[in-house]
Amino acid sequence: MSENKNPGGASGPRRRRSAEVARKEILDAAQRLLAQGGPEAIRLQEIARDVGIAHPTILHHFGSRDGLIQALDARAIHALSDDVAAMLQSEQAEDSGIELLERLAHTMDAQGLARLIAWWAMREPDTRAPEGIDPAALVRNISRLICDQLENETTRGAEDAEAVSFGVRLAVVAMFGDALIGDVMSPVRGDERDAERQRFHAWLAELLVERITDPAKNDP
Amino acid sequence: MSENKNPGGASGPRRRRSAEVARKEILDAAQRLLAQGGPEAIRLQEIARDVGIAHPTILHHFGSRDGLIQALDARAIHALSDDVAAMLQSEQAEDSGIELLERLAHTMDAQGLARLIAWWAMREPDTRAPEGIDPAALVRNISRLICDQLENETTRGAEDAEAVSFGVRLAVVAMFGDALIGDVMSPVRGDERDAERQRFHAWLAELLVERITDPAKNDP
DNA sequence: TGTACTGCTGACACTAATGTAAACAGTAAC
DNA sequence: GTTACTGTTTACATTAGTGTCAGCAGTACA
Repeated sequence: MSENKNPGGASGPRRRRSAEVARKEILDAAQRLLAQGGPEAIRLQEIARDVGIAHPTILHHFGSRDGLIQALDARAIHALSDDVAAMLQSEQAEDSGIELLERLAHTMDAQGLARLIAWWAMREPDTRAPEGIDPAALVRNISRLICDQLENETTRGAEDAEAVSFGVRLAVVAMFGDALIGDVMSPVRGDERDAERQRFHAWLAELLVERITDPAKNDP
Repeated sequence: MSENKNPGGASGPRRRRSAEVARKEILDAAQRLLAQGGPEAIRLQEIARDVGIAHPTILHHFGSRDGLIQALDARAIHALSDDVAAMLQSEQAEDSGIELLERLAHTMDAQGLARLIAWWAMREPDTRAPEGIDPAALVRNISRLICDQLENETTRGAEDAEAVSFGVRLAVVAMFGDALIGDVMSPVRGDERDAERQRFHAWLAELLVERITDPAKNDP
């Protein structure tokens, strides 16, 4: 990234991408900048410099800064949804709770997806869904998918449905929060931190599997 | 709030506050705006309009926009720290886990503290601690305080220290995430949502108390 | 009542970021 | 090659947001 030698617009030999590739490169750069420097780092000029193009090119592809942000949101939501869908398909045994949680954590961590979602949640009140997508409904559907999946696996009664829903909600909310402020919450510094985080995830996965697969615990 | 009749600066009878009160009113407005409209809503002009003053007054009290933000961070960290400290002092029985979690959730929710912390976490890489405070160390100390407290209460061995630490981390991280994206994750709409959230917190509290106060479960 | 202190304001300078328009330049089709 | 299409750029307009400065105006204290 950023091995271009023409800062502030590319004035050398002009590289021409397909619209699809251009959009992807721009979105990647924007997401990277958001992950690195926070919301205020998403500026057309900086994104353009990172990609190696002039900033009006971004406006050409996305119409406006707001259009870029909506596209960013839409892509993040689709990525999350696809990831969870793939997760559900490759799911069979009950002890795969650790893998499920680990993959969820990775999705949140990778590419700064958690930060993108957090930023989206912050702007929530006055932001509308991008092009016919209702993110809230989508996330709810994902939750419901997982709930159904778990219900089929363990053939439990309807009175435990909320407990299962709570388990899913805890997993998502905790991995989301951990991706954002996990580093600060960890008492460990340096190299050992990754290992500790993984132990934390394993601990939580065990906790969840134990609680969800043992219905007796849900109504003491 | 905002019942002033002089938009764009106060051109009527000039109200004079003490420096302390002025700072508080400005910080309150800034935090409220952050909670409502996200990071990009924190603009000097808008904050000034909300308080009913002219925007240079903010610069007079905080030096710069960055100074205002640092003061905002510092206040949030102190609020969180004070809250947890008070929580620890009023702590005696082990079944108070629900109250503890509920208060933690309230602290995160109220005044949009979770959003402020999330915003801070996003800017983390290039932001320094405000006036001699290391937020990371402070949060770590809070965690350690809670761990010590719990250890004294239940007189457990050192091998369970990490499990306790994980429990605390899960509580904080989950309540933080829940404050940010809990509404989206909840399948319930409308009035029933608050009740469902409270049930979720109770469910999690029970889960944590059970796991932490029963050392046998930590090493299966 | 006058004097000092300081919170506060209006007007302005400056910078930076978004957005616009017209023209340039790859690329493929004919 | 010539043409059409469209990704891309340079130059400019516009706006908005931060910061500066000199002076105004509460308030307390003598």
